[in-house]
Amino acid sequence: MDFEQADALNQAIRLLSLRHRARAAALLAPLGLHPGQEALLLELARTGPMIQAELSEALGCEPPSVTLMSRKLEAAGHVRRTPAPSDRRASVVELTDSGKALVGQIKQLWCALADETVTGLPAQTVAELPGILRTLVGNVDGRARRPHGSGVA
Amino acid sequence: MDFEQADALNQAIRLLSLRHRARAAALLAPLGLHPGQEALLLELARTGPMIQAELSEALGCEPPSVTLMSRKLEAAGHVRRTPAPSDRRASVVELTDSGKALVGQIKQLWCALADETVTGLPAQTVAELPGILRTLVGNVDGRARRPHGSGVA
DNA sequence: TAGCATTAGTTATCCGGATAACTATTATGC
DNA sequence: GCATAATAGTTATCCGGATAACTAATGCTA
Repeated sequence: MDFEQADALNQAIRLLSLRHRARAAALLAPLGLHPGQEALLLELARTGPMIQAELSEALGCEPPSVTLMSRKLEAAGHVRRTPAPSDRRASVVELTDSGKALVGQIKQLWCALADETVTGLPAQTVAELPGILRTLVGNVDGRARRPHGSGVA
Repeated sequence: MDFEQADALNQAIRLLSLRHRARAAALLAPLGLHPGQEALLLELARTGPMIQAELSEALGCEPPSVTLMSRKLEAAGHVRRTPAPSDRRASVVELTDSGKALVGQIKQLWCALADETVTGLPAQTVAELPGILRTLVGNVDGRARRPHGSGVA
């Protein structure tokens, strides 16, 4: 791929990151949430109580990030953290009633955000988009972890 | 759009942001750069010397971010900042020789990053992708700025 | 010319997320 | 049983990027 194309792609991804996050922040602010926190709440709503290591895996971010996220959500009253009975190292995170109530609102504006994000795209493209994006994620994620370093790094 | 689809999309965008940035960071680290800085250097290489307000516009980030980015790149010797002759408020940013040399390397690994990012996608999808992503950016960016607030915010 | 709005830039402070270094617990192998 | 490895979590510190509040210079308008 020549540089023009590569730059168009990389720059578009960078801008999408900034803008989509900024838009999510604007939508979540009225709920008292910062972007990132909604992902934790949604994951708990989807899967039920989880320990932080599982959350870290599910959210795709590192354990220290999960520690901070869950602690802030606990301080806000949306989440409860209790020691795991079977493993004294682990702590189970689960939604409180307040958190469950919030999830409903998050789901609404999550739909609104997705709708406005894909405005103007043909339905087929919209349908394919999540799969395409996940392919991209898998591509850059895989290379970052597998040690078959392609020479450049 | 129902929640499942919306979440698939939003989550994919969030993960792509994290992973693509992390991969970029890994590739840029050997050059002593942090992600974000390459965008400034590439923009200067493309357009020539610019004042920070122009850089802010071109990079799509806020003036305080540009101040920090350009100052760190100046400290690293890749960029020179001089007062604008015609406007004593403005400061012109331009590449040093060191910066110009770096741009060549950045372009190379920028191509490598784009190549690995789209691995496995059909050529047509790859060709359409930048345009699709720019549409997404325009959608979320526009709503954030235009005051015709669609009720949710 | 005087006054005010606009613009360029900086500083201080906030946020999420990352890594590195550490503690505490659990699992494994001898 | 005991030493060692692996795992769960926390703390401290770094980064980019954002907003708010501010200074300084410019432009506009009366």
